[in-house]
Amino acid sequence: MTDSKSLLKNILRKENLRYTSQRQAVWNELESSVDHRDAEDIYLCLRRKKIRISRATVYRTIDILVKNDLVRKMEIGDGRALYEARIGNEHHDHMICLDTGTITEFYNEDLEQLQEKIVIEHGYELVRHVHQLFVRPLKK
Amino acid sequence: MTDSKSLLKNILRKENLRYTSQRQAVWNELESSVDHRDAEDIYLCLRRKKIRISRATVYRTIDILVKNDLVRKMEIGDGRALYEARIGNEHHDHMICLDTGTITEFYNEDLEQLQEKIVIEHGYELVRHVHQLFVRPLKK
DNA sequence: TTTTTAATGAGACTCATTCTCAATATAAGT
DNA sequence: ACTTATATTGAGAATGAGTCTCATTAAAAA
Repeated sequence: MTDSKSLLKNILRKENLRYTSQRQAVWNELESSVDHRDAEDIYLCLRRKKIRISRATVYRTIDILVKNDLVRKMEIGDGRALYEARIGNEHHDHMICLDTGTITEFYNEDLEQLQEKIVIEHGYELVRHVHQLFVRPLKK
Repeated sequence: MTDSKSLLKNILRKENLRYTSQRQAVWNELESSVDHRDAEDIYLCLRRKKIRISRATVYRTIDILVKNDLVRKMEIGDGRALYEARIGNEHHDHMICLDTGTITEFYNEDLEQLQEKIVIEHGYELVRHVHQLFVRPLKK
């Protein structure tokens, strides 16, 4: 059994959920893609590949994947949510170019630590964060 | 003429837009509130005050205010957008308590500078950023 | 196998926001 | 002030992402 299959099976078992071809298909789609994809896009790609699945199932499956840290959800403010697999994919934040729409991932250890420090100073612990930098190319 | 009125009038003039009682009412509502409000809430408050206005105008006016930096828009991921006046209100980011929903504002100069540094290293300039820390109270 | 129960799909529904367009109000010109 | 040109408004229809319902189908336990 491939890693991709057993990973999903283990998670579904842990959650007392059944392993189905639709759930596997959604996970395959996300796992095999480097891009940030939205739910509609995943739905359409699967249908194009002749996989029998509904929008509802795509959304339901993504929820399971997000809750179990296989997938990261990001909202960039245009109404849609984008998703990316977390496999072989360290934590990072996003830089969104306002001119081209290009999404660049970045990670900065100082930044991570600073955030932890700030919340503790306020009497909290950090659960998760949203950090997006909207940018434009530097003019020469 | 009050500051609030002339400030709005100047912005509308600059944008070649007309000064209307509805636009003034939306700005009053946001400007006189310390909270983070959503559009529906602003609409309902104005109607309760017997001000004749529609949802469409509330949304249209907020857009103008946001574009002209009188108001800041934030989306906390539940579908709605929240707004706050920027007047007498330094730049800050938000910490959202997952237990209580409390929104705490914070500002950290190191954080701001670090962001600038990061985008420049990637060949960009920073236009704006979204930074939200989702937290829980520290257990004693 | 049979049985139990979870998962699925089609499409109705929700909810924030945007759009349409006829009626109205602003402000520039007289 | 009065007209005129045109921007703004309101009511409600439209949109679009995401959720829900419920009859049908499919896992997997027995």
